Amino acid sequence: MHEKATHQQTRTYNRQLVLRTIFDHGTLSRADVARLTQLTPVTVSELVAELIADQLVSELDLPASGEPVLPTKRGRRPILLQVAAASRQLIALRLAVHEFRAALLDLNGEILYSKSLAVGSARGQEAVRQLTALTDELMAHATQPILGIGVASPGIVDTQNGTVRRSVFFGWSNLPIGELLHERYQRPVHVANASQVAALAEYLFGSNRTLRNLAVLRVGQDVGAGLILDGQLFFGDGFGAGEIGHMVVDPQGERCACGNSGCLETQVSSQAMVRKARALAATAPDSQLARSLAAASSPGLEVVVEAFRAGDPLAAQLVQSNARYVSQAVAALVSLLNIQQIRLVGSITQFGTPWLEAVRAALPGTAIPDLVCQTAIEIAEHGSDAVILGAAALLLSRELGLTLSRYQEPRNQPRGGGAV
Amino acid sequence: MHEKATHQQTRTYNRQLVLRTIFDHGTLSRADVARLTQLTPVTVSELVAELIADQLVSELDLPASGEPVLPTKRGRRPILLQVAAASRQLIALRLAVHEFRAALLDLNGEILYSKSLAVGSARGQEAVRQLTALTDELMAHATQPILGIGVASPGIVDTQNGTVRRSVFFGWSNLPIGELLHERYQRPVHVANASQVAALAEYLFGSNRTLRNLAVLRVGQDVGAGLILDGQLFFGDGFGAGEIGHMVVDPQGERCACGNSGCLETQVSSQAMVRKARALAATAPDSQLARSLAAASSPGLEVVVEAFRAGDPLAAQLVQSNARYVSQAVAALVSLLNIQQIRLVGSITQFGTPWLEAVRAALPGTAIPDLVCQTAIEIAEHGSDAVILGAAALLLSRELGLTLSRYQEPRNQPRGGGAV
DNA sequence: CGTAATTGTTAATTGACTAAATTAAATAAT
DNA sequence: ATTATTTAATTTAGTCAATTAACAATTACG
Repeated sequence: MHEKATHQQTRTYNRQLVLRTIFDHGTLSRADVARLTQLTPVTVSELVAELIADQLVSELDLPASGEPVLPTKRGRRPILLQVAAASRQLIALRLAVHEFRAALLDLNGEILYSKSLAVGSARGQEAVRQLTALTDELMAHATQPILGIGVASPGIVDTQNGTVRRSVFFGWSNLPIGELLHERYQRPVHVANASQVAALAEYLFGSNRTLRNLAVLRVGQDVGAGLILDGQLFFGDGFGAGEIGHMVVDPQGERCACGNSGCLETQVSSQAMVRKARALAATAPDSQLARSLAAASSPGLEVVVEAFRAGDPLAAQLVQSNARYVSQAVAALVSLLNIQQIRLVGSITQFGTPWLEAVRAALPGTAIPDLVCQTAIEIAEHGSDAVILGAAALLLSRELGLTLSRYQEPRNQPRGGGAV
Repeated sequence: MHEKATHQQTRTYNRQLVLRTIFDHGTLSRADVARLTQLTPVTVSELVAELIADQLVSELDLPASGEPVLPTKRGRRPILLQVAAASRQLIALRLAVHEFRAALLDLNGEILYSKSLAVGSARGQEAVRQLTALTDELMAHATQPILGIGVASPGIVDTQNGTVRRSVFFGWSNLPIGELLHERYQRPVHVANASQVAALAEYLFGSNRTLRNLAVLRVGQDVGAGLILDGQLFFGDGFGAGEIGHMVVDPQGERCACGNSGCLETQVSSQAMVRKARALAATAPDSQLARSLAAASSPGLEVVVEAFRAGDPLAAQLVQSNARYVSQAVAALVSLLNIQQIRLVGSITQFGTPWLEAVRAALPGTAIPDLVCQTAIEIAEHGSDAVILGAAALLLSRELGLTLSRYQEPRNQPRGGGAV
């Protein structure tokens, strides 16, 4: 059945609430926290003391060092608190089709060091070996205790058990990557789908921290969405929430590996764009696009982006078509969920504002106008780093409760090696 | 910011948990509740005493009246508890396009009395008057204290304030129906969208009470969905979650009042079916369908249903086409949310199993096969009563916490006239 | 018939939030 | 310059609600 409520959960929740409040506002006094959370000053002081003991929060005593910063109101000067961002570090891993990326971050999500590794043809165990080698190196760079490891993987990821259910690319099936990394490094490990964690990054590190719902649509080598619903990352029944890459947008479209035709991914992914660009260039050999394609040895999306920026009409046509399909996915988000904040991430956002405008323009024709006009569609703030930051956000969310959480079962060691 | 956690919330939550557990299992002893909830026997006894004092639970002492019912294990015989379903009554209202329906129910969701009222041409204030007259009558039939009133309305409903934002049919805009009814009857009133509450009914009164996620797709005079996500009814940012009636499924389709063309509603609603039937019948005047249509004075969906059951090929064609469009909406649910339990309600379900099978059959072509095969699509248990039961479920959910809830702000009077 | 098992209650304890009073520090006012 | 006032933070005592431990009341089994 469902879980009971206990005093301990209350405590855990309030401690997280205090930490989250400080995190959200950057720097606050105890009295500020008490006002914001409605907790009594006593409770706040107590919880802050715990957080300081855990080195998650520190007092910041600049006022001694000079001029009164604010138009000082009277009364005892507050002791400002901040998240002790430098006291821990964490590792974020991003598994993508051709590349593993790893980053070392502080608690504020600042990237301290990062390294990418072209995967090449490594598969199965060999791919795992490369990943651990990369992680080893990051571990060696750490100058502070490691809070844990966050992993973002494409495909369907069982977040509870930390296993990658199926990954066509790496030839993994039910790989217990979480357990594996936990065994090796004895630190908490959390694993989730790349698009899902991208939403978490936007939610946690974005400028608007008061959102209730948020959808992130990621269009890169693959396509997916991440959904924050009522303040929580939504996974669905089988961890497949947001897997819209295989929504059929054009029944007459190309065949997809999934078995259907005209999946969103076959129309708008970066590979799809390149493929379509090639086809289009073949019909107009003297176009800018064709020349750029011919010049590149192994052309990627950047070739199309380049041609687009240079004003090539064929590229513009591709972008228009892409935007129309993307807007269909956005329409599904708007119609079905009435989410008013939608963010776009992934390599496709390199096409910039013109593309964004095209997406926006195509929307009113595909969803109820009433809802569309309440919806804000933007390119995400942390465009290219969204996924790796998401892996970090996942860890911060799970280990420190930095996102709104229901009461979690209390951990035995608050900063220990609990979670798989 | 967000809310703090308190002891009182813990108490409220656990009390609801106990009530919910008894509700779910029908009859249980205190010891059973303790085992199921993991609460200590002491706490359970205390909470049960409260619930009994509130007349929400009663002890059931049948064992005295004869034979030992179970293969009696040794030890003191348990005192069985049950929800005191008959101790309160509640009123559920359903506002539909041509009809208001009201029902008087007990706490188990059993309908004790119900009455419908054809709205005819009544609009604005006149429609409100008719509704209150209907409610007056229901109130007069009540034989127990009234727990409150639940209202289901089409369109977008501001559940928080209890106002119907826009209702094309009744000529209401921002009608504070909740406040209005609360003023008049001095009882708690809760209002929500018809499809949303239908999902709640299926979740609360359905046979599988362990679901985490559930989607209900309602196809009747209008089209909408209700979403239970992570155990909670999801409303979206503007209370418009599930308003998929205006998702575009066929850009070449008919013009819709919303401004776009080929909305789902214009393709699959009961009116749409009749309209399409008429058009089809015109091309084949000697068909069964044409004859049935001609025979009826003001033909409704039942005419098409009749023809379909009689084996008319044109009707079958209509049903096939309908199912294909409906499966597009289902595909959106599956792809975007990975919900594994999808229930269909509304008048369209009169087409029965053949229609259901057609929906299922069309699905694999429109969503990722991996997810589709994990998904169960069924016609809902409480087909025709789904919405009115939903209105009741909404009230039970809000007033008694019979669905999984986060900690709610504690009410001053647990059974009083609080909400709106 | 006595023992063990099971249900439910009573009494004492503990954890965590709250309320009231107190100390500390700073500006404004006389 | 001294006092009053305001704001911040801590100390002390109190309350609420879950837990622990002990116990009474049944009932079946050996």
